[in-house]
Amino acid sequence: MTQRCLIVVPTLSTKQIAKKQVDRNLMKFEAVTIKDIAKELGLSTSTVSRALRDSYEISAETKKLVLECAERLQYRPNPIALSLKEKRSRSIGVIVCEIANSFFSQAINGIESVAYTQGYNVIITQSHESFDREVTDLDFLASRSVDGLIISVSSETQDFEHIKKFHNRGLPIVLFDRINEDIATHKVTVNNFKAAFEATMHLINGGMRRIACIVNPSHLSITKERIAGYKQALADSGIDYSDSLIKYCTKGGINGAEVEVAVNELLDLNPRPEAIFGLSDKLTVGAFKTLQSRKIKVPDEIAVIGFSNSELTELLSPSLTVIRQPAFQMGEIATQRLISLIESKRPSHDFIKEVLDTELIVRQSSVKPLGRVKSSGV
Amino acid sequence: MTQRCLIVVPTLSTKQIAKKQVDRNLMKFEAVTIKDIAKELGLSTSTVSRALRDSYEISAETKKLVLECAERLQYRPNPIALSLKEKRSRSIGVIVCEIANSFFSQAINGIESVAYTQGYNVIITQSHESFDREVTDLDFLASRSVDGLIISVSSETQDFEHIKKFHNRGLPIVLFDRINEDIATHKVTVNNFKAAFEATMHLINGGMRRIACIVNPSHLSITKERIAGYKQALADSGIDYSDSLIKYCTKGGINGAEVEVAVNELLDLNPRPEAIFGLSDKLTVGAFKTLQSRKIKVPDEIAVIGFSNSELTELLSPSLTVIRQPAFQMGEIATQRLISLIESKRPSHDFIKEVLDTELIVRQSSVKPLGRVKSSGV
DNA sequence: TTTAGGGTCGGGAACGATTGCGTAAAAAAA
DNA sequence: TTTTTTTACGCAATCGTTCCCGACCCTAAA
Repeated sequence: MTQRCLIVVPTLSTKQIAKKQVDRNLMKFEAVTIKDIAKELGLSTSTVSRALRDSYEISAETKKLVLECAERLQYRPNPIALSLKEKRSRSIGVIVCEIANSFFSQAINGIESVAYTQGYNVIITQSHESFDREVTDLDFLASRSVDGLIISVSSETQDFEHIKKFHNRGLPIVLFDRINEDIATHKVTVNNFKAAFEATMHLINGGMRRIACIVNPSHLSITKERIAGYKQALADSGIDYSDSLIKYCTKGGINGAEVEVAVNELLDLNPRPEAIFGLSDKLTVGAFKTLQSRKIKVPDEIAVIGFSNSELTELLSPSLTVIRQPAFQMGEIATQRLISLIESKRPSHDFIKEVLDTELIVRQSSVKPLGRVKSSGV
Repeated sequence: MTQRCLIVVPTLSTKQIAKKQVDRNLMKFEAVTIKDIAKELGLSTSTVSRALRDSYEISAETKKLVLECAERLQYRPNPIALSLKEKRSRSIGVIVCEIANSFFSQAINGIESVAYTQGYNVIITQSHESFDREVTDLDFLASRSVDGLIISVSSETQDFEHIKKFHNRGLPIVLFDRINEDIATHKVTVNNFKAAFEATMHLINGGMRRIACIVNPSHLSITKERIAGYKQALADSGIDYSDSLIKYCTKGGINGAEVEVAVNELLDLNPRPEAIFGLSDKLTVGAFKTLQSRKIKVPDEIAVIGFSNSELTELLSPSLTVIRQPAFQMGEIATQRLISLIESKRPSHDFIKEVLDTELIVRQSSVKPLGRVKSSGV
């Protein structure tokens, strides 16, 4: 339809027409360029370009002509040519461990919403909790010339050199959730210490003392902070800490088997723990699932509490007490920071570490029927 | 580190050095180009390019030299320049209504896994069940010159002209889940008729006759097919169909309020329906949630069954009987088809509509404790 | 009448990579 | 030794767009 206009234009040589025709037959998506407008109107590409950008050196009539023609031909500027010229792609890369995880899908929602309004593409990759895959993803995204990166590292990631490498080269990067203090850039996280502290206190106030944790690898920032909050709550309540109550899942519970093993080990303990605290979404749900399949009564035999952003936790039986993170908001903030980093003329040196508050939602799974409930949580 | 090599090269003019220096200070990510290698080695860019592509017209020594230099300078080809030249971006766009929906996040997982291995980027956008947003997304993606598109339309989409427009222009498109028969291209879907038929039969076999449905807008392909399956099951069982038992949710249950209203209307019916059939993920979960909050006993007072890909449905109380779609596989197939479309030399005219089977997972919510259970489902 | 200057526009280089074509030097054949 | 062939490389155009640098015409001041 729009292309047909081009064919009737006398200034198009037969050769050119033939070329467009062939492309048409091959059904390849051939976009209208600034050249087509120029030929249609007998102008130069520079004039057309300037007219479209509303430059002062183009007369009003010419502008009108060009604009009208662009509209008629359905001209769309080619972002790839722009990218090549401006050395930016207006796209940002995201690396998370998994999309099919409520926390991350909500965070991505936040990322996407901000990126969209600012005219940026979002390219999402998943590390699947694998360090190697994370490195590959990073190379991939950097080589696809994204303008910046939002990263939550995999559970296997101990070494951050692969990220530092690009960061040192000047690629804007924002870290969220699982962060690293050594990299000087914006970070977005929650108050993991406080969240874990409050959750643990909630259990302790409910009369429990043997509180087990199922956690991600110890080298992750979130693990350290959450464990610290847990320990602080124990210490404040005069409860001894025991290593035997902490079970690590190296793959972050991405496969259920790992969590199952951890839960079973905890159940074999003598005396059994009175509660299980899941230190991340997958771990909480995984632990709950294992307890259900083993017909362990929650919270009677063992209470459950944990981090989770799934919307279904309140419908579980018993309904699950969770720590909910402002995932969407985290994604929004991370993206705003990243874009400001990308668009700033000169490198900034004061970086913000945004620490958001979590929400403890107390439901059935953490309240023993006979327990003395002194507090309802927050 | 790598850039420093450039500075010591004598063939670089002072002006060029100054330029790189400034960029360095501005901390802008300046990539190594083929030119840098050429200057470093005193070769032409064409020779370097050919050496890197292992052309036969380049001597073995030169190749070795270039390869070594490229490695040392950490040269990465600029995909944007490639895209401009080859008129392809090696990226595919995805439009779904929502990422934070198990079905779609799993489908995206499938899409991403195939795209990744084939060297394609995935750019994800969400329509949030809005037709306008879908049109905007489409324009956005097309203007970002994606090589192809994978689309599941929004619940508001009745008119497919916006998609046809790009399809007719030759942009490869694959439809999945919510499809349209008028567009001649590959499609990936499930046997919705059979899925709904089986689910309905399962309820009927359990002794229920007044089976209500909560559904997406009637113009969607999946709605039509599922309703047809439902009606067929009723007809085969000699049960009269009643319009009053079908409740439409125009926004596909993206906000819970809509579903709540629908469920409440069903509960006000006299006599009350014996079962509620949720015809999509959000609707099933939303209906269940509403029933829970209203303290309606499931399945005793009312049974629940529905489409859902959430992994938590088995942990609900009662555990939820669901129809599970092979979402990951659907994403994989759609992407394979799309890439073959993109990479085919000439336009194909025989398109495949892939229809996959669903899985009915019978659990507690659909089985009345006193009902005569004749069949366990499939 | 000449010239300075503003208003409009075109030419051409650039962004990074590929590629057809031309060509020097080296090797092979005469 | 001369001619032909092969080897190995450079030049320049190309993709779509922007932008610097002229260049033209017309008007107004000198």
